Amino acid sequence: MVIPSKQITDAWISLMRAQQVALRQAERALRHAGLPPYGWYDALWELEKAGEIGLRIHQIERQILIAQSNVSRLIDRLEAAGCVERKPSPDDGRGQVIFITDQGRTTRAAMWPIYAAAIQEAVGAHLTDGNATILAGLLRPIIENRETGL
Amino acid sequence: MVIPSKQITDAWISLMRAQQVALRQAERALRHAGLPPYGWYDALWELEKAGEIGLRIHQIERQILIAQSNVSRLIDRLEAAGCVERKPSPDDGRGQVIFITDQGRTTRAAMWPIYAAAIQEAVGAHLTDGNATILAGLLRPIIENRETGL
DNA sequence: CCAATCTCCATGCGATCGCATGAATATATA
DNA sequence: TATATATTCATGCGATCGCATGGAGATTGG
Repeated sequence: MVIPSKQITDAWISLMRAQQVALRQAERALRHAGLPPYGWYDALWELEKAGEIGLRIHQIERQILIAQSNVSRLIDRLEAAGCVERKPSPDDGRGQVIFITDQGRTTRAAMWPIYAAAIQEAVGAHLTDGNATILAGLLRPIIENRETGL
Repeated sequence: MVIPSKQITDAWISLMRAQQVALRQAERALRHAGLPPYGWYDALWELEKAGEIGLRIHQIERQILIAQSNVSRLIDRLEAAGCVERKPSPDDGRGQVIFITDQGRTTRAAMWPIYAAAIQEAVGAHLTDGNATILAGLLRPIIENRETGL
């Protein structure tokens, strides 16, 4: 059995803690501004980038890396708020395509200043751009492990 | 208003994604082995390090960085499982001191092999020890921001 | 010593999570 | 073609989360 080194264990703990601290700061900032949570931004941004092509549920799942059932319900909430539209997929009778609406674009745009400030405060204030690039580079293989992992 | 640079935003996203991917892998491994979740390990380990001195609820909160109400309920669960004991604090009538029990030590020890393997697979497999140290170093100020933050 | 304030902790509440499952359609295989 | 398998997505369920609140004991300042 392979035991992780002290360095790896420290990195693990740092990763767990840092994300929680940073995410909570951002969620709190959004909430205090009367805006929807982080997850909405994440999904809306992917949908906005996808444009008129839209995205399938499972594509969103792979993009933002949350469980399928949670994508389904996140889209429920976004739809109820008028931020997205579900349309049946022309190619696949099981599926559907999700499109962002004007309301969705407006909501995302309204979130951005608060969200951006929170990112800056939680992460940006502590990293040079160079170090941010290094950090992202070190984390990339951990993220991509999902593909191969299971 | 300060807008985060592209590099900072990328680092933010990487941090969010990497932690989620890694944590979910670990949670899944523990669950599949019929073991308690990550949070239990975290708390039990702090309590084991604290030894016979025990820890106050708010100390646990600061160590493992979860909200106070969640510490309270985590301790409820650990107590129900016989893993910890609550004793009234001799110094502070409001408070209590939490101690790990033999059962708690046994549980933590049973979790470690699975947890360790998950850390190794999720993080260790992708980082040299040197890079792990760099990663932890880059994340540290983000974690410590909690203190000063709010 | 009393009142105002603060700290410590538990709990109600609504929201979200992951898992397991199931229904419907698509795809592969015999 | 007929059947087995796989994919797509929604939903029930129990567990956990963050927030807001409140009670009880400490602490501080007059």
